[in-house]
Amino acid sequence: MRDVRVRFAPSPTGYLHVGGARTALFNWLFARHQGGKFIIRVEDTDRERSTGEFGRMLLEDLSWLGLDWDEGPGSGGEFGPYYQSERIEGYRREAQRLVGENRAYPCFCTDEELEEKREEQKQTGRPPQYDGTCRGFNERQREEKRKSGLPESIRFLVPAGEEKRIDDIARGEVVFPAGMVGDFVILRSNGLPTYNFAAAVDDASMRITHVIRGAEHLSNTLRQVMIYEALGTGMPRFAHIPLILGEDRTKLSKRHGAPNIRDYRERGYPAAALVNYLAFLGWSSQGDSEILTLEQLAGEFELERVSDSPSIFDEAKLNWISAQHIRAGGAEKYFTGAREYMPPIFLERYAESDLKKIFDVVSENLPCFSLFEQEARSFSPGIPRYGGETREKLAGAQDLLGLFIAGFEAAGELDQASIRRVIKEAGKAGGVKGKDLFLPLRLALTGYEHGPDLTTIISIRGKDEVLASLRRALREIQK
RNA sequence: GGCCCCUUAGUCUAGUGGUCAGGACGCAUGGUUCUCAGCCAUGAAUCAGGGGUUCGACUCCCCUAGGGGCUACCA
Repeated sequence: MRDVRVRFAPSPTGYLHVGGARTALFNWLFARHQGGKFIIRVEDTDRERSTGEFGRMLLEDLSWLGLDWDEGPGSGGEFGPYYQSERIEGYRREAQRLVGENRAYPCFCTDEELEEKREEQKQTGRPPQYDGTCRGFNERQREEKRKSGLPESIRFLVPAGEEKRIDDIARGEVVFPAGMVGDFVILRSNGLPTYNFAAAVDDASMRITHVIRGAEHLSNTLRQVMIYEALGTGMPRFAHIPLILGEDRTKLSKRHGAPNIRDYRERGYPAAALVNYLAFLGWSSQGDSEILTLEQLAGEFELERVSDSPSIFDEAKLNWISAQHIRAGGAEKYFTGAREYMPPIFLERYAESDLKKIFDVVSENLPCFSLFEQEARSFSPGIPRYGGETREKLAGAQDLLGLFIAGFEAAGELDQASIRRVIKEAGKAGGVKGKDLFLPLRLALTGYEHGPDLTTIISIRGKDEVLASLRRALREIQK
């Protein structure tokens, strides 16, 4: 069997979208699983919308996700260049070759004429297809048209009466009946190729063996198959993967929150988590774990297990997967990443070892690093400030607070054991236990009713701050 | 309008003629002698509808409905 070569072919018209990222991921996983090559080709023939800046961002996001490419921008390769804008001559040459072989022909119809014909066809209930006006022109007629300065594009001559079928790896056999499309443009009048043509020419010349792409391209496959046949090169196999939809079941877009990889990256989701979640959108593992690394995913990825129906992007599930990764990786793997999201005051006041302890506690359930501040608020250095509501809840706990103060003052070094002892003895002396014992202490120290284990909070906050907070709380309720 | 594709709980999915239709997220309840979280346990919830084929359909075929895509000198 030929060595597997797959490609991801983004157009640099925006940030890397989760849909595109998943397509790239499936390609990458397939290549790695098969021991083949993963290639990046930038499809920047739409001059209106493509920018170099987006191109750079796209590649950066891909790298961040861990999807390294064997050939493409920055990696070289023997089938370059890997930007379509640098391959224009090739498309023109191929297009001319097809004209010479009578498989394509120059077309001089103007936009206005085309638009008019389409409207007319629609009105009369006919499928809007190119009517073949320029198809039969001989060389003299063509020259005449050229002389009159009409725009000249090149159309593919669609062979009549041929049904086409492809054996899609992900969805099985797909049949395209004859007459589905009319002669379509392969080279625009501005000299640039259209998507279908450029993609087919490049896939052929880059020796792509498997085209794995979004299901929105399924219908395009018919045109590309015809181009391949005309080109006389081998045909790749196709695998169309289902689309990713938003909650409202329409194609994922800006309206659905943060559909860009960059957004999730900025919110502090680990790349491994994103990639893990994306892999399970439209694909399923045979194992029973849903928490897998890129390497593990590559180990068992198979296109045959890609589902047929579109899936909805579910941030709740992403959050769960991400929290699992962060917890499993712990401080060893994720502390550095999380550190960037820690409030400055934490960084100023706590030693690295304490920051790590806080991270350990908080990462029991942390979907992304930007949530750290919120989740770690019980550890905020300094004396908590709270309002009347908290003061009310604290009312009646003066004696208890006094006992805590006395106990912590008397205690030596505050470690887990001594902290527990102080709390226990204060409870005994005050005649309270359980919630009545812990809640006042928690409120006085943090200002919040909920939070991590109190002994951990106390040991990290330190004796001075604990005492200062307790005294402050006592003063507050004595006012 | 034409053509192509899709349809299992709220969500991601397993399933390829005979299963109590399995798992995960989320949700609910209980436990874990401070809370939240975590963890453990339990629970509610699904084959879009209708026809066939068959001894037997979630599984095969047809129709309907819904969704998506293509129908461009966008990709």
